[in-house]
Amino acid sequence: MDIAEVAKRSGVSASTLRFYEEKGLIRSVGRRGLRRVFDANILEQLALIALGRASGFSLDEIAGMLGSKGQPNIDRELLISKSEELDKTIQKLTAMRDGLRHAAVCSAPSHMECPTFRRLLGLAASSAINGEGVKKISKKQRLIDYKITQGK
Amino acid sequence: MDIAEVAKRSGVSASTLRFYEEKGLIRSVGRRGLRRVFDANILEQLALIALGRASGFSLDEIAGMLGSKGQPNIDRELLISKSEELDKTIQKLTAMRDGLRHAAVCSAPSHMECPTFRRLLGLAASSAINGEGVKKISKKQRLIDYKITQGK
DNA sequence: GTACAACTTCAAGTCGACTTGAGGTCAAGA
DNA sequence: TCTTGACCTCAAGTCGACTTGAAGTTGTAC
Repeated sequence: MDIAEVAKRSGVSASTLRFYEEKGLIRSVGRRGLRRVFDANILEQLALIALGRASGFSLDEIAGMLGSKGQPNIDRELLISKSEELDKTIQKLTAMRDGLRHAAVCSAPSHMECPTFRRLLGLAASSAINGEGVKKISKKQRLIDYKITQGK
Repeated sequence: MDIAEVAKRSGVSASTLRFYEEKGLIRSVGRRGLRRVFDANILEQLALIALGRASGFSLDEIAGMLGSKGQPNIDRELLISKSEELDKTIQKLTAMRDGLRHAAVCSAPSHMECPTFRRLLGLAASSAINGEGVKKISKKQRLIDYKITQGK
């Protein structure tokens, strides 16, 4: 397969494929002239990378998990710890979702007078203290989220 | 309060406070000489901003929600739609978490032979097709998540 | 054989939310 | 009065994951 074919079948752009190769995440099996040639299993590898990304791994982390031949080489402890991280994220987002949901239907004249909203505020404030900012989930991510939760 | 006091009490750094002011997210009530002076309610406003960030809003979006006087001016429909977005994110992350968890204990000789893992892979792949990448949740975010879920 | 679309490399640009650095000002304590 | 440390402004840098652009090469259809 040439790069365009892989791009079409995987949904990953050609420039991204070159970028991934440069980073060592994937490999082309050879060249035809200048042009890269990829093996069919590249699609599976790319799916694995997508999975990692969607689960919150960085490309560097993913690179560390991929064995030399593109077979996953993931230790189970790492999987457990990552799933625990995800779980904490989920719990936090759930609290936020419920807070927003409540605020939306709350009868208090202004959000500031709603105890639930203020509690949520306190939660957010206490996380800000201890010196760390927060990174948002992008619109792009939200779009993906939508597609994933729709299943296929 | 001067900027150092606000920084200490809110956990937001001085440079970030200046940055927020420049962006129109907050206001100082005046100056003493060159130095900014903040009103006490700045802390509440900052908590609100932290809440927004933690819920996945961008600074620009938050700026749009803050009325002129720093009172939230949030329409309920927007809250609903944001809580729905969060909900979709939660559902996706939940699927990922369960997949990782399963992979960790799965008895298949390699993850690639585990049907559950492959199903997850298909999910991730199908989201990648349709042309979009994924933005990770940073380590910073995960740290925050941890703090928030610990409650205070 | 020639055109040209599709590939190639490499450097630089983008985005959001900040942080850092250089160089300058000034309020408060000794 | 002098010092000094906390503040100020403005420009530039950082991070991760890509994308874009310029300039060059080439497989393939005609």
